Parts: sequence; C-alpha cells; structure tokens
Amino acid sequence: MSAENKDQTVVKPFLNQYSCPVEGTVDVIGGKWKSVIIFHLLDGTKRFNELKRLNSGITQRMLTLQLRELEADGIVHREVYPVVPPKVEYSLTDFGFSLKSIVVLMREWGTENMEKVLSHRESYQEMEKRNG
Amino acid sequence: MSAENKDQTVVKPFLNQYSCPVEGTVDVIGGKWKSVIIFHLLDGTKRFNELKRLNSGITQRMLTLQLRELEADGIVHREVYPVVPPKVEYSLTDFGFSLKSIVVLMREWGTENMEKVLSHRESYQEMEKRNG
DNA sequence: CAGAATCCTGTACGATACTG
DNA sequence: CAGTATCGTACAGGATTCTG
Repeated sequence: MSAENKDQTVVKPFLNQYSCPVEGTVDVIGGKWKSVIIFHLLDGTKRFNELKRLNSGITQRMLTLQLRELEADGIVHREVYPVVPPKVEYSLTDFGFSLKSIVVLMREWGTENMEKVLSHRESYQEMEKRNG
Repeated sequence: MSAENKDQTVVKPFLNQYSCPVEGTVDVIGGKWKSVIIFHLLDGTKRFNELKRLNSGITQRMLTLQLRELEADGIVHREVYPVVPPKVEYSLTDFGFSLKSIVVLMREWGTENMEKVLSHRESYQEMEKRNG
C-alpha cells in the first residue's frame, strides 16, 4: 500500500471489492468490446466468426478472451458441437439478457449524441492548441 | 494496416470512426472511472477532492485526466474560482445529464446482480483449475 | 486545494503463425 | 472453423514529488 493510502484508507464497501455498484457493472461490461458483443448477441445466437465479422476490427485472440470472461460471469453461454469442421455457438444466458436495457440505451445514446461528442472534442482540442 | 486486414477491410460505418453506436458510447463513458464519476456528479456539483474521496482509490492524476476527457466531450463543466486556496467545481452539463438513465441503470444492475456475477466467476475459475 | 511534472509498471490489446 | 501459442507495444493507470 502506498504512503498516500496509509492514512487515507481505500474503502471497498460494495461486496468487499468495489467502491460502488457502478464500478461492479463496469467490471462486467467494461472494456473495448464486451458491450458491443452483448449487443450483437441480443438478436440471437451467433457463431464465432459471425461475431468476429460483426465486431469489425476485433482480433481472434481478443474475441476469444472477451467471450471467455463473459462466459465466466454467466452472461454468455458457449455451445460446442463436436463436428468437423468445428462449430461453436454463442448466446446470451437469461442472466445476460438482464443487461439488455443498458446496452440498448447505450446504442440509442450513441446514435443520437456521438456527432455532438465528436464536434465538442474537436473544438476542445483546437482550444488546447491555441492556449498550450 | 495489418496483413489480416488487407483483404478483409475493417469497416467503421458509424461516423467513420466506430463499427457501431455502442462502441461510440463506450468511448465516452468507458474506462475504469468515467461512469462512476458521472454517477457521483448526478446529485450535484462537486469539488476536486470531494470527487477524489467518492471515487475511493483513484489517484489525483487519473481523476484529472478523466475529468479533462469528460470536459472535452461536453459531458462535464469545469468552473474555476480565482481564489486562494484554489477552488474548482465540477458539474454535469445538460448534455452530460442525458447519460443519467444509463448510469442509473448500471448502478441498479450492479446492486442487484454483482453477487451472482462473483459467484459465477468463482465457480468458473475452480472448474478451470480442475480441467487445466 | 487542485493540480502539474516525472517516472514507472502492468496489462489491455494487437499482429502473426500454427492446429485439431 | 474456431480456436491456441507467441511475441510485441502502447497506453491505461499508478506512486511520488513539487507548486501557484
């Protein structure tokens, strides 16, 4: 523990692990890809490469890692069919579907507001440049 | 651009920057701290050290960086009072308040479901240990 | 009080190659 | 097809010190 925190103890009151329930949810759907993956699984079962195509830009490695974490948290179900060539299907569990309202809201917010965000961001950066 | 992406072009149809609006929203409220900061600003203006205390565990540096990004995106307003000692107040802009429903849902979801997540996670890891 | 300036570390994330 | 297995890097995030 750091010197700074020796006198001002860090408190994690929520399940002895988070400082706040919001932080917990971030732990589940945070990161660059998870919420997007969940969003695409909302409209049904998808195969691995299907998800890879939908999450344009993700690498196989990252997709695998994120799916495994979502599986570990009980959000995603992984169904392996013992066939050649391999076939693996991913779907949301009932528990995973409880995140639907959040992810849907995130999509709506993004659709309606990202243009504004990007223009804000641009003028802020120009302002920084002028001032230093 | 990678070899893998030379033939299978990465498409960013949403504002030429994201593959999907959800990805955009993640860009705004993603990361370890932003959504928690926004949540705490929902119930009113806060000073810097107040936010630091509420976000138990965050360092000054990280808090500054995250607040600056939120300010750049038009989510947070920063009001500097020219007094000694310094006084700086942070508040949500009207635009920032449009994120309220998302963050509130995140808190509710965390409150109701994180216990289940953690137990899922635990048994998954034990399962991994047994199988290798 | 609210930060800026430094320096540092871990890990999230990526590129690439290989395989049952 | 759906992955592992390596290797590599950038940046998120942190510890510490200094200051108007």
